[in-house]
Amino acid sequence: MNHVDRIIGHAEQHCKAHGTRLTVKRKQVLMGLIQSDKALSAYELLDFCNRQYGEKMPAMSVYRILEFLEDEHLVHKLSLANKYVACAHIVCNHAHAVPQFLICRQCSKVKEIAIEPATINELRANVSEAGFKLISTQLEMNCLCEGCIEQAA
Amino acid sequence: MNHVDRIIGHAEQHCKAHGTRLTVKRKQVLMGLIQSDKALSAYELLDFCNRQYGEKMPAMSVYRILEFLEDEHLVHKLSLANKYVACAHIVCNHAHAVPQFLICRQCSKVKEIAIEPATINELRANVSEAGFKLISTQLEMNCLCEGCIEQAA
DNA sequence: ATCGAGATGTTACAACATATCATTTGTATT
DNA sequence: AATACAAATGATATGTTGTAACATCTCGAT
Repeated sequence: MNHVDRIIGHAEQHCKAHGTRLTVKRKQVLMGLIQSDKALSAYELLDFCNRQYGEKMPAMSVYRILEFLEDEHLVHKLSLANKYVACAHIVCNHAHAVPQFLICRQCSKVKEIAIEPATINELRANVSEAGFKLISTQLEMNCLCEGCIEQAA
Repeated sequence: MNHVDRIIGHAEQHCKAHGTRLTVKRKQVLMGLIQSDKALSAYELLDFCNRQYGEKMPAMSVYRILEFLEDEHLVHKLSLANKYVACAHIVCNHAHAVPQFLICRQCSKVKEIAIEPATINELRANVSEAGFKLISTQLEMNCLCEGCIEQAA
């Protein structure tokens, strides 16, 4: 049983536990994201799936399925890049802190990390001083990944 | 001379100093953003300008002009909200640190702040540990503004 | 006055996203 | 197994956001 299958297995369990179903199409879309191992736009993902599985899924379905997967916390939408990425923690069974996303602007690889709570609190304090209130600590940051840093050097 | 006019005056100086021109149309678009006092989508801004100045500017022009204004650092694009906002520092003549943006998800008001350098450095360190490199500390954060916090309470 | 660069207009279209209604599928009940 | 209902998907249309390409206009320098 390979890595992808293990993740899909977990996703299936997760859905079952939530009274939802990871249907064939949903599985295909999620697998597309996992296999790509980077963030994809909805239409990139659509093309990938259609090539990979020899189907002709309509765009509508991909959007619907992405919405479902987001609701199940199996996929994250990255507004900064306008792309979607598989959650990095599907195989973990424990709860995670609110994640932050490092997005490689070169190749769309994404790393999901947990910023130090102390740092988050400093941020929150800075925001608070400005009279605003942070409603999400799910930060997205424009970065370069290891591979693309080397390439640039 | 009112507030808006003062800002526009500064913007004009700024452009002159950079060998560019703040034309009538560009002025209209910038004034639209300043008057709105919040982030607007390109098409919202287009509508605003067309109503305000009785014109029929094509969408293309707004995008072109926004690009120009961004290049001149008179306008910021907020990817998180897919909207544009006037720079808060047009009237200042001194240089500013890379700004961070607090975006009210309720009303699109935006506050441009400077996060503590120490906090930024912690963030950068966190990113670095993950093997990535921050290429912009221009963070965008989903918030509620003062007005909308009260309203919600 | 004329010329050229830069700005704007026009048209077409690509990319991203949602609304709505029809059809199919999967599951629970009989 | 037949039925019937809910959930999922298909199909179509349309709305929103953004760009490409080429034509025209305008301002400023000569």
